[in-house]
Amino acid sequence: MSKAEKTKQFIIEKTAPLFNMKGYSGTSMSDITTATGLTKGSIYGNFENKDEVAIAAFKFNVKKLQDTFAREIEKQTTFKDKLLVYPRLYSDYSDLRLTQGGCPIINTATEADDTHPVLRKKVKNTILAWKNKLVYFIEQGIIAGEFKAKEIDPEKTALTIIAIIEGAVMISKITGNLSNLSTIMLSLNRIIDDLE
Amino acid sequence: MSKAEKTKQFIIEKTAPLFNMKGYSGTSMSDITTATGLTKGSIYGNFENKDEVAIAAFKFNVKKLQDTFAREIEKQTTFKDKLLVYPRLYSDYSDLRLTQGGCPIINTATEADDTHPVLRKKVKNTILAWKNKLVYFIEQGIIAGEFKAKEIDPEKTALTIIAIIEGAVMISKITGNLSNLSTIMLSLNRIIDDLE
DNA sequence: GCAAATATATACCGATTGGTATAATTAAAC
DNA sequence: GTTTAATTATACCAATCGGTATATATTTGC
Repeated sequence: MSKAEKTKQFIIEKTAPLFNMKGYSGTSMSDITTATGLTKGSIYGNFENKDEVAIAAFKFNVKKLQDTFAREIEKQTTFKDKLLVYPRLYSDYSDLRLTQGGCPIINTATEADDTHPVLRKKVKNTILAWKNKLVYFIEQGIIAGEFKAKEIDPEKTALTIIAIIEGAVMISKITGNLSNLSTIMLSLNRIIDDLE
Repeated sequence: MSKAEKTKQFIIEKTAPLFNMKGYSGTSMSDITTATGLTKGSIYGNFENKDEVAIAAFKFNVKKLQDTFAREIEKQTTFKDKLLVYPRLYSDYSDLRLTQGGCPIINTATEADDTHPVLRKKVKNTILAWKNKLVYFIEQGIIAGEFKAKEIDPEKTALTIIAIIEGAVMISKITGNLSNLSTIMLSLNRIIDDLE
């Protein structure tokens, strides 16, 4: 890894929590230089503009989250257990601890939907990929005979799981009450249980 | 209503969609003067600062939403039907049409949680009041004998309803696919049905 | 270890930020 | 209808915004 590559990575790591907390338009170039201890020359030497830093920061935050879940999902042998990883990890508030400022998906989605087409598309694709992954787990679970409930709609179930998680993260973040997250995750558990 | 009161109301109405779309830090004073056609002198003659306009705009957006639901809920005689108003109205995307820019609760929550203590508290209280209302409906539904499922946890159910709604609004907004909202509302319908 | 290439720092740019003092205008009280 | 009070417009403020040109360090390839 060249010096520039290292610096680039360093900038991303330092600004990722910043963008997640203050948002795109709430984070200024001077915020970035302060957080990194670098100067504008260095930032603009490694990134085209603020946009590129924000996009890289968003990707970084999402990857961090995804890796954590992917690692835990890999360990599970049944598709039901793979699905149950979500309520289990979120019950421990791992999401809120992992990426400072809460869930990057919901944060970026609500800010970018009407203002930032590029970020908007990134978030959209992230959510759709997540949904497809869940749909796959549910479909495979049906094929494997784990899920026998009649009239299971994988698409609907996948969307509902994401909605509950994102809504729960938002509620617990704004109320400052982490137990709200665990409470709502009990409902998610129930939804997954009901697939049997 | 004095002239000033009228102007104040006019400013709120014109800027409410603005703040809901672009956010607090994304909306500038010049955005406000452009949207209203007024000058800074007029804005600052009626509001202390940008903060006050933002707070008034948030209140306006929330009230608009609440009034719509309250009016429909009033019409219902059973508590189950009162709860079912939410998935029904949201299935028609009324939320997205009502307040330009999506749900003011989730928008303001995600932006303000780490940056704006005053707005943060307003959103928090809005959500808690909403939750209390739902808890009341569920508890009264149990008393009235409408809800007989064992081990109903009104608090948990109320939080879950809110989480699903907010998550669903976010997903359908960012994917640009309104049918996602209706799809997830089917799950919410099921959750309410299961209380019986 | 030296030269060329790369990366970082400095100093600056015009534009825009939120906000204010004051002047011009308009509404309200009588 | 006149006077007074309230409201809106104008012109300006320092500070900050994102971004750039250029000079200075620092790597990197040889």
